[in-house]
Amino acid sequence: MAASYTKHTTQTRERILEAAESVFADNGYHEALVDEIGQRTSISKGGLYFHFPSKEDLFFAVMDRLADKLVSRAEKAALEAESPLRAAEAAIDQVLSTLSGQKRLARLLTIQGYTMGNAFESKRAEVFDRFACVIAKHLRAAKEAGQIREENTDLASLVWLGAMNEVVVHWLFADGSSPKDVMSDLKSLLLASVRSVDSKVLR
Amino acid sequence: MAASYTKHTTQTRERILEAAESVFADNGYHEALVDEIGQRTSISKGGLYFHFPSKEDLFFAVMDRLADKLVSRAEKAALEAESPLRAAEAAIDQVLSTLSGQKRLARLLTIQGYTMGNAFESKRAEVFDRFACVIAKHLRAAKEAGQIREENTDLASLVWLGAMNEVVVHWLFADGSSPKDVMSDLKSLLLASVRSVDSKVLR
DNA sequence: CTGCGTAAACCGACCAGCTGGTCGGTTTTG
DNA sequence: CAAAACCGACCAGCTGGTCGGTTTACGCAG
Repeated sequence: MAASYTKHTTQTRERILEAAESVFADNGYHEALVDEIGQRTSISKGGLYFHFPSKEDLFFAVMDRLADKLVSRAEKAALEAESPLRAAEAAIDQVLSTLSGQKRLARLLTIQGYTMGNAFESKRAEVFDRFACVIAKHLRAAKEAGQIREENTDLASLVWLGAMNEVVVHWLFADGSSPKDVMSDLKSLLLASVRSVDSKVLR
Repeated sequence: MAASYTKHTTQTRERILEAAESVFADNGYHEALVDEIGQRTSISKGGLYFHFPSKEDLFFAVMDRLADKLVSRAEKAALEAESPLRAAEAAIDQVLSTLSGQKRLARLLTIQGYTMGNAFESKRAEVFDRFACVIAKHLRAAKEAGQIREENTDLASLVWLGAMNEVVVHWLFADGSSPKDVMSDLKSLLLASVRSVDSKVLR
């Protein structure tokens, strides 16, 4: 039947994506070999190219899949929060704690993502924008709910995202404190950046 | 005389660095051709390799030179400020306005810098750390002067840096508002992130 | 000032290794 | 028995880097 057939194909695609993710994460785009993905999958190069038209497309697919996972995690966590501001907080919380448990994944999203040429630029923007939108959405709600002072919620979400990114990158390079360790400090910084001057209204 | 001789060599190096900067900025590391640097310099490949042992070294030299320029600019601006917090503010101000005037340069520092393989990782960390240190230094002073609340000045400097980076990157991709336009909003966000709750003490 | 020798500076054709991608053929699936 | 899925040897283009040779700059002696 068409279903199981399609399913099989999908499974193979998934297997390839999984392997590709780890290879890309380890080596970055350029230094990643298509052959190695083949090895780890036990699928020949020809087979790989049956499922994905090019190395580049494969990479994009990997990034999309990753972004999907993380964004949905973040949004799910946000749903359970009891206030808009808490929701925004929960979202970054979720992302940071996920990343801090998986260095390779973190590497892929922050650093390795860049290691393509100009072709990647728009992709990077796309992925990061998705996160920014999640944050922005909740900040906007928080603003409407009077929880925060900041008017420019788009900018604020960019700031939050950038801050997170930098903390993660720093952790990856100088493997000092994990994002988890600085999480509470980081959150208070970010909250302070937007909260009402009247600190009683906090949260 | 030995001086003019050395000077000549230095000038050539400088010419190469200049051209290399623009080529790298346009294309990123991988897509940049050594031959093109040769073309723009009217120096043959052999000549290039007389001055720099490898493409990678050349790239590093370019980044160092760039970082030197920007950091010294930032520190100079900071010197003229009338308080530690103002100094930190002046530093990021300087960097942002410099970058917003030179897209290619901004590209090189933020995005293209990554486009090497793993080899670049430590370099990226180095360059960004230099900026972080400048900011951290002044924030620390601001803390001691009682201008800010935040204890973790290292983290705060990371946050500031990350925020700046993200704003610049976002501007590069979706060429909407220039960093200059959002500068004042950005600064108020960053200041708010560290300032004393007692807002009277501001600045 | 001139000529000379040395070494730095520069040239550019050539090489070598790598690695996406292809393609004719084979196996598996439904 | 198609058609999808897969195989893997092979190709081709690219591009850092090399190297023997040439030119230029400079110090110095005559």
